[in-house]
Amino acid sequence: MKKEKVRERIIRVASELFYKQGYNSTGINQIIAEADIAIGSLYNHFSSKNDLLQAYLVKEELDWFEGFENSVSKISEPKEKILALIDYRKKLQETSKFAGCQFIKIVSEIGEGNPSVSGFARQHKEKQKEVIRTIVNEYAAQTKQADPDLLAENIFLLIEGAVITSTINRENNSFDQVKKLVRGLLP
Amino acid sequence: MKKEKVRERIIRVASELFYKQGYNSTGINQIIAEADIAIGSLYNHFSSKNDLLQAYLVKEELDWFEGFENSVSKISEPKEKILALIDYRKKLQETSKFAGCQFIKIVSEIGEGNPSVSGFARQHKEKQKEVIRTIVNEYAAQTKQADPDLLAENIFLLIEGAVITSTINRENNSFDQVKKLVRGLLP
DNA sequence: GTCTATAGCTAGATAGAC
DNA sequence: GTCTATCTAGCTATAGAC
Repeated sequence: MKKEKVRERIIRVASELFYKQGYNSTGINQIIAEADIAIGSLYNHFSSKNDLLQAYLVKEELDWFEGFENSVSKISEPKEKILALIDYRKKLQETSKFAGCQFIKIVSEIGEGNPSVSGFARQHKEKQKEVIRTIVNEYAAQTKQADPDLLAENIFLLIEGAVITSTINRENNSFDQVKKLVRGLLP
Repeated sequence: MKKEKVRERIIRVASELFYKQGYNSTGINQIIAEADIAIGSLYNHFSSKNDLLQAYLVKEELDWFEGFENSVSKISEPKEKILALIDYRKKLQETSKFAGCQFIKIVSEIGEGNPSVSGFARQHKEKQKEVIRTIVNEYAAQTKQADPDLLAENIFLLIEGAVITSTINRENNSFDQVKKLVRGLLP
């Protein structure tokens, strides 16, 4: 295992804090304290707090898709892939103690006050939806599904609803109920 | 029309700012400037910024249910009530320029850092779900629905997903797709 | 490239005159 | 009960020694 470089440590620490506490509630001073570096070092690697925020979003997107690929790589059946995606989001909620989706959170906090952030989040969610659409199209090719795009959109919405609901309620029932419905939608 | 009292004006101004900009991004100084009062007056009516936050949440909950009642009061068919609820959330998104759900936003921003806030949001969402459950049970009584609670849960999740997605994408397509699916689920 | 010291500003909150 | 003046603490960011 290579030694973690300073820049990577900063991103890791900042990401954890932005995610758990929120971006505005996380100060530069807290980041440098927990990363155990001086403030001059931080500003040597990042030009501003907003610059760190961009690095956070890039990292979270990479992690998301990496984790997703690991979750479905051994599965060939489209229907099982969808169920594995739901289980993946469920697992992310558990391991983060129901901290929610990073991209929903940052849009909720900053919104259109920072267009590059909201634009990034928009693109990220579009990629997630595209993943679902691809799988549903595989499924539709096998089973003559009536309207695969509508189906993909609604599976996406159900999962998003489950994530936000599980965040608010701090429990994961919603994912199981989504799985029940999705099993019905994908007979 | 009675003259708006100072306390009401503070709550109105603060609510708009908390909703549009976020709670942490809204300063006391901005609130008193836009409400056109002195800071001493604000702290005469509210003991802290957190106290204002509580008043904001109470107000938004009242407004939500008042608006909902207005939207469905003239409708008797359960299925149409569900569709009217979806249209209500859609209209809220349009009139707020896709600012999203106040309760999802505040939980995303503050989370468990303020348990009384997250608890309030949790209860609010439970009330929304109860509304759906009541309507779906009416529907089930007429049509021998297999599992009305599962159906209600999934309609709730679809709507939450549509709200968050319409907020991120700044357009309302999701609600129309939810309506299509719900029409299928309520034959 | 990492450090310390600090500038410059804004936050939430309080005191006391009127 | 509304006002002005002010406190303390925190913020992001920069300067300059090493």
